[in-house]
Amino acid sequence: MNKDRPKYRQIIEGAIEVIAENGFHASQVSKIAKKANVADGTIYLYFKNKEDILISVFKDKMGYFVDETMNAIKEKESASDKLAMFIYMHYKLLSASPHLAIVTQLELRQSKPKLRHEINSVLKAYLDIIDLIVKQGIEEQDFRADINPKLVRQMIFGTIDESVTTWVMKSQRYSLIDQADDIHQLLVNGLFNNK
Amino acid sequence: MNKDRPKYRQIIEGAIEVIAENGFHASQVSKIAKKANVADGTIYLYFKNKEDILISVFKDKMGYFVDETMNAIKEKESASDKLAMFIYMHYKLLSASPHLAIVTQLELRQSKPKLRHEINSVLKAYLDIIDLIVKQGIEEQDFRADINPKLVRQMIFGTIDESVTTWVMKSQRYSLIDQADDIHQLLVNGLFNNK
Amino acid sequence: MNKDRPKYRQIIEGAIEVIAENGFHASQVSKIAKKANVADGTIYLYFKNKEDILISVFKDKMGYFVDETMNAIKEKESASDKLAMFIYMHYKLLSASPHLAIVTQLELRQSKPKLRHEINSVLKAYLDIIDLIVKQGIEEQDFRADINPKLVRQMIFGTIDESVTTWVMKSQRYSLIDQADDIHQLLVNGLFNNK
Amino acid sequence: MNKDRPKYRQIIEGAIEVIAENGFHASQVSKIAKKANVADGTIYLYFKNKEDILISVFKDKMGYFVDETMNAIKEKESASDKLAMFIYMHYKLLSASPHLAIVTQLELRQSKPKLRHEINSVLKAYLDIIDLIVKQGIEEQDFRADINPKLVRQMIFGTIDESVTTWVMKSQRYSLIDQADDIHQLLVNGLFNNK
DNA sequence: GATGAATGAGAATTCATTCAT
DNA sequence: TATGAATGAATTCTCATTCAT
Repeated sequence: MNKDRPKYRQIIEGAIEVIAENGFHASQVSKIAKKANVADGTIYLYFKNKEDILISVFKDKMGYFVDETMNAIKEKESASDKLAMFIYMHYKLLSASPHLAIVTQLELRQSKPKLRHEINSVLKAYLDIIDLIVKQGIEEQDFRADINPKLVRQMIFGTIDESVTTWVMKSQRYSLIDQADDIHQLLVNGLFNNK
Repeated sequence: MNKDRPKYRQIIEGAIEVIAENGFHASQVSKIAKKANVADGTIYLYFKNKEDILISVFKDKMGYFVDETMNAIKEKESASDKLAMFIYMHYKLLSASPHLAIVTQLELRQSKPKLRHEINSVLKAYLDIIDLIVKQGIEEQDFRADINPKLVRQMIFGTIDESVTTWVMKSQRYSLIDQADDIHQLLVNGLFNNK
Repeated sequence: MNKDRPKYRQIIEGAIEVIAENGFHASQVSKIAKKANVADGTIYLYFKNKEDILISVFKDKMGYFVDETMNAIKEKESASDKLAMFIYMHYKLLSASPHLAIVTQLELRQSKPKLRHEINSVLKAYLDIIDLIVKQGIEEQDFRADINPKLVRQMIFGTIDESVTTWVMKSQRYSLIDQADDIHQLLVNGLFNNK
Repeated sequence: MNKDRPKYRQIIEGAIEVIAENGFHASQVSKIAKKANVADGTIYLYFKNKEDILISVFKDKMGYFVDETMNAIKEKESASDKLAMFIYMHYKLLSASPHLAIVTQLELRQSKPKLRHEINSVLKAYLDIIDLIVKQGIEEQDFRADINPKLVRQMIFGTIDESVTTWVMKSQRYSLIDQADDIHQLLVNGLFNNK
């Protein structure tokens, strides 16, 4: 139960690696236990069941993502600058953990309702950051007010998420961070050519 | 193997319904067979294995999507108008088949590498339409040329896809089609407020 | 489902043997399947779960016991003669199936409430035969009327059952049938010496 | 190992309660430890293993039963009176401990050979009391001599045991002690009506 | 082509027991 | 003595797939 116990962290990190390499369904609990250097049964002292491992991995990392991102955008003034930083941080954090990127872009897309529901509620805090940025942009009249902010959020997250998925599917063979500026440009200025 | 045989269609349509209702993993072959009014073994006269059913559903429907969409945008002149039509058709076709929408947005997000690969190659023809529109837009200098067209494609598809997923997750309780214009607006003009 | 299918009988008879030899808890389903010459999964086409095998064995054999016993006592006139025949048949039927005797005297004494409840309801039909005999005895004034017939039934069944258990625990090394007369004598005349 | 230590008694009494409520198989060692207010590991300072707890409970209580019963029948002269007292004591002692009754009638009917063997050897001392009474009865020519005393013992114990089991299965909803006289009557005089 | 009874591989989870503190 | 965190062995059942009819 105590999340600071070393075994808890061993299991979380072991699980990320094993799941990234094998996929969630092919990641037997015994395989995760072995990678984490604990006994199979020990897993169940810290996690309710196998799905709970996946969700806990996501919660754990998402908490870190939210903290890091909030810190980073705090130093930016305008909504546009904050959005640029948000994109940069998202790419940076996932680039730093190739295994984790695989887990978030592929393994977490579970279709099991209960699981999906829990994943979404963890994701909520992260999406809230986008909402915050959009809200500021509209209030300061930098961003357009004539469109439902939820749709704006969907465009921002959908775009970033799709770009990361593409990168993972292409075996992370190019730099994601290098795309940050272009993606930001596209989002704020749109497709149209304004010579 | 003849795909026009009635049993082939029975199985495809039965599978969409069963998978949408139960999820792919909980959709036993026997359940699909029962819904399709065929014997379990008959499934294997038309499909290689269970995954092949899922892929065949997607291929079947994607072929229809590509045809319908190509037809629809053919009548539009400019890239922007074609994009608007593309978004409209995407929303329209998925709105018309709630079960299919569940399958494409949730069940097809399978993490099994082989399956994912096949799904992507089916999706390719559909993404090619976006690429075509983007290419035309750039050539006619309507769309900006300073950004990698692949990133533009990712923004367009990522945005549309995320908006459909949100709609499915919200139990399809609002009109997707009504959002088409705003999404198009956002994509071509961006977030910035151009008073 | 069809109880006349040969595989159903193979499993029932295989189960009796395996359970008698190993005890119910040590009788893995795979062991039963092997003895019955069917695949593990086939068991589950005929039985809900492992416990259902045990109950089905008992139901199957009890049905046979009830039929045989009813037939046998039908030919006797008096309650006392019927009781003598009941005891004789009980001993005879169990003597004929040493494995089954082990199962009924030891393995069926399960403490799991749901299981015990089902076992009791199967036993009911058999105990009803005793009740019938007692009722006739009292009506014809052969048996005493001053004592609750339920207690009489408990004495009769308790005595027979204990004698069979003792015989099983002594590895069935002596003849149970040879005791039938003495047990009958004891039950009808009691302990007291009537010189 | 000192059996008078408070923790030993805490565990024995805790075990009776937990086993009666959950059944032996569903009575995890940790559950017994918690009820007894000791640590899981402490159990193993007093008992060899989980089965040893069950046997120790039975030994502990059986010793008490034997002592109490021997004391009680000592004051009776005739074998018949002693038998009546034996029955009365058996019912009285079990009526006083509903939890214990559940354990003796249901949970101790374990089919595991080693366990069953140990349980029987503990029961031996108690059955010896019946043998003693029967022997006296025969010697004093109160009881019939024409029947194997072992069968007599089986009738007596089988009858009493079955009556207690019935009572436990009926959730102990009626008075067992009230049946003592009738059961004694039945055993000594038999079923036959002697007007 | 069509059937559906039979197959058998595969994995999460529990819990009695140990042992370092 | 007493603790309780850690261990790891052990087994039912599901369900995709086959193949004799």
